[in-house]
Amino acid sequence: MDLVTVDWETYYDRQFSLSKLTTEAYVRDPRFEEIGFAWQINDGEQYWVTGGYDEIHRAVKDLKLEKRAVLCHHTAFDGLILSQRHGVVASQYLDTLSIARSVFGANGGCSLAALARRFMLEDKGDELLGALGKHRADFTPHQLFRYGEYCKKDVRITHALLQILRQFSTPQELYVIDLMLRMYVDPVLELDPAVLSAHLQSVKEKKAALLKLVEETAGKDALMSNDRFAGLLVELGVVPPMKKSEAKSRTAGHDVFTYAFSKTDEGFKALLEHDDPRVQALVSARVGVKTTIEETRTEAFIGIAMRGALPVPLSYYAAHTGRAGGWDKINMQNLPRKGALRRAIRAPKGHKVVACDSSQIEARVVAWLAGQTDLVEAFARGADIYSEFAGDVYGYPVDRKATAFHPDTGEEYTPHDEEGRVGKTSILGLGFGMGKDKFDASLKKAGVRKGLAFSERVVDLYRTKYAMIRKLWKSAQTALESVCNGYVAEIGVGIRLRWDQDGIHLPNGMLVRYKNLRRTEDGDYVYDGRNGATKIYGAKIVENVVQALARIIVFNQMCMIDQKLKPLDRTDGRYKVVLTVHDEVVGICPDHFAPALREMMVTAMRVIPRWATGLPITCEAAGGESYGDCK
DNA sequence: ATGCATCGCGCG
DNA sequence: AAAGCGCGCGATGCAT
Repeated sequence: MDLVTVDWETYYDRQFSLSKLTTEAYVRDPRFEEIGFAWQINDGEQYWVTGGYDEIHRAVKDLKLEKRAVLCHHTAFDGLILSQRHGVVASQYLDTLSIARSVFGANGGCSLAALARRFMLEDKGDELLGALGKHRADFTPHQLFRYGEYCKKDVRITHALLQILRQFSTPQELYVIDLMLRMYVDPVLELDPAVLSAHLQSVKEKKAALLKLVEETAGKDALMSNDRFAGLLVELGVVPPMKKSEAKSRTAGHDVFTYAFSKTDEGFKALLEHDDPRVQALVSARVGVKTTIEETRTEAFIGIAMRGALPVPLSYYAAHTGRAGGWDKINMQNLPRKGALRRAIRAPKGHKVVACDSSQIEARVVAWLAGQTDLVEAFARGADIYSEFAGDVYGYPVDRKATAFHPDTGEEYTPHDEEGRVGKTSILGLGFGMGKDKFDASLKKAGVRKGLAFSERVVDLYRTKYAMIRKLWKSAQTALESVCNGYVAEIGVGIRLRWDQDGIHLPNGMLVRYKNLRRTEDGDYVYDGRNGATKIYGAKIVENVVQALARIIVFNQMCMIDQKLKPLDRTDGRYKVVLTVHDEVVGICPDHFAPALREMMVTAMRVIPRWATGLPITCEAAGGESYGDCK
């Protein structure tokens, strides 16, 4: 297939720019204007096209991208222009930015200029600086020519860069990049403006009601600011609860305390039951009014809903484990499970959304990787692991799903509700070295308060019962020390992964990289992570590797699903993978195909990679009109 | 005004 | 010696 490298130059000014607007809003804005674009086919020469919309559109159409692959640096941008401004969807998308992120890290100097320097390609130059606020008509012919030369150079650099970078990637990963880009540049999910505006109104009303309750004592600003809110508490005779700030203490070199005003702080929550009702009202108002994320998100969604379908922004290899992240001011991976936002994400008319998620994949992978055979077998036979572990904790058989009827009221209830929560929290959390304090906190979050002694006992039990998992942490720690001393090590039982100076070699040919891995004076091991020196140790390495392996499995399955849907797409509607959220794949299809898609996704997501023989995985699927229906 | 660090919180 | 991890966003507080 021919590869067409392209680069667009577009109008921008102080207000209308990619730093002020999301890429989606910028490309769809009425002010959007193309200055021109440059292209080259395969190794051929570069050409620059400038002119009015019709001329540019004709040149775009002539490229026949439907049958060709497109390459850019940050293809999400140029690809969105192609689809939203010219109605062109390419056969395949490649992206040097995406590949670079998997090699150098999400913020490791992945701009075209930085990469050109790193690989000693042409100097990118800075012609663009003179373009601020200039429409195409404002350029002299000579300036437009220079602009074209600059744009052609970018195309040349991008094409050269691909030849270098593709050695660091694999065909399978290029498929993942293509798929993620298509989620953005060929959007099909719709946002329901009615659901969103009703939601926005109800959120605003709830806040107004809370503010009304405290209008005597506090305005909105006083509730938002930590200092002012503390002042309000003091006025009511309450000592503001404090807690140690870990980050600030670290930089200061001594303990630094901050206000414990979050809705999860125990001391703060206690004030909700304070004797003085004014204190209660103040605290509940603060909790309800403080966050605006629901409003701002809803407003952002309404904005998109007005402009068109939802381009799903996923950034490839955002985590050093290979997981995706969000971008374009939207994180589709942390939408609240309940609520209007998911309900507002809808399949187009005549279509259904189907979501399939891999069940407890990380707990399964860690058991398999560690060679914890009893746990692997239990997963394989479909046992209720949460109940089984809870049975060991409590000393009697547990069935967390069993129901009974209350002898007096006749009401149905689950007698082993607490036991079930303890089992679930243990299995999902304790595989990666969690200690008793954090475990106790996560039990509380799950609605179980049994005290620290209980938590300590459960942690100990987990580590004794699943001794091979603990052993894996230990061997990862040993491997870490070896690699730091310049040796090569191996990690894992289910699969043995080589760890050398480049990083941990994953079975798909990619790496978990620990940049500048070193031992500190205090004997800790650190590497240069996204936020500076980051501590690393056995259990954390295991977590990283398990996350990376789970990601490979799910993404491979996602590609398999995509391959099956591709030939069907646009036959009698859209058949498409539209979203992934770590262990979940979401697709859409015409109504009539929904049961078949469900079946097909479930089959695909039970496929075990060749390198993972014996890994017991399974999944669950659900579908409906909206993403919110998929549960 | 703008950038950065920090915290809190949503998801997995 | 002990340590769940991985993201991105919005808001505040502070520095430039």
